Amino acid sequence: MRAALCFSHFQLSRCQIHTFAGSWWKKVHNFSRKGENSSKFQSLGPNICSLHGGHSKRLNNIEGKNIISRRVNNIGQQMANLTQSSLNSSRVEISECKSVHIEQKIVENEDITKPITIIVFDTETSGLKRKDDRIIEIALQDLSGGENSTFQTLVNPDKIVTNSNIHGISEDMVDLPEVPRMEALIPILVQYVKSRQKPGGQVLFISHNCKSFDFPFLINEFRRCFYEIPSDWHFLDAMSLARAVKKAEGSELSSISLQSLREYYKIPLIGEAHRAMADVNVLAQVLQKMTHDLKLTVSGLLKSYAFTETIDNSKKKKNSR
DNA sequence: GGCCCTCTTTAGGGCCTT
Repeated sequence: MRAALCFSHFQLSRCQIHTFAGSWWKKVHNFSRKGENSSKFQSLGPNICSLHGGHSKRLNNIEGKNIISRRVNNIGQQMANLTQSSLNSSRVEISECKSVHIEQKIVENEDITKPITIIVFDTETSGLKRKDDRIIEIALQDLSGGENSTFQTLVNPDKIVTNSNIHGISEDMVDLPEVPRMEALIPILVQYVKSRQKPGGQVLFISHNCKSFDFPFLINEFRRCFYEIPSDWHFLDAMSLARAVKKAEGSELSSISLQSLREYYKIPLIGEAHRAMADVNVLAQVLQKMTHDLKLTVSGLLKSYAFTETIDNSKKKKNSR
């Protein structure tokens, strides 16, 4: 009902917001918390990739607290309070947007005592080339659960979809008036995420192969549409955890693909594979298993699986070889 | 494209994402 109200407000019935019952993050990481609302996060810095300025640097030994997400009971009211002006305010004109180089910056001087909202996400695209291809579907799941904890929508890429055989998303499905284009979707997406954030808090996005795939695609879409990624959005690649699980002694994990992880942990597939929300559901459960196997607290997760350098720097390093 | 591994490091191949 509230979701309907939200979309009525935004005239976006084409997007879907659902309730995700329960929070596995709470259950799995209870051992890292002293109290229901006062999880200790020892370090956020070294492991989180952000987009705001400054050089790539590590932050060490900084303590912070995370208040695990509580159900946002008043989301309907929050969304209803969003005004067009607030939507417009999230739009940042970029006078010079000639470069599409991806610059990942490690969080610097970030106040990590701020509460964190952890969102698993996945994108389906029209192909693998980040410069030429576009996002055609995106799905998000806030691991804190509660009402409106998931968001998913198809996206009209305004270009040919050549890989329908992979995800089953055809041009007929996205080339429809009710399917938003990215430039229309971005402010909605930003506001949805904002509705999941705790006051003054930050957001950690996790996806499989985030660093090399979902993140660059997302950045390119934002830049193409003359938006900036909010400075309090941070990213983490779940594939790093998969490598650690595979490398662990006695592990029988055959590969670090999401499918192998799903089979390894005997997680049933709900929906079609290679559809964004289905993959998000799988990754959310895989994350639970991997962090358990690796005995990772949230702070440990963040400490050990950081982005430590920019993609641009990596490119320079590679080219210099 | 980024990451990891190795038959490596003055490099190259395979995996993963769609």
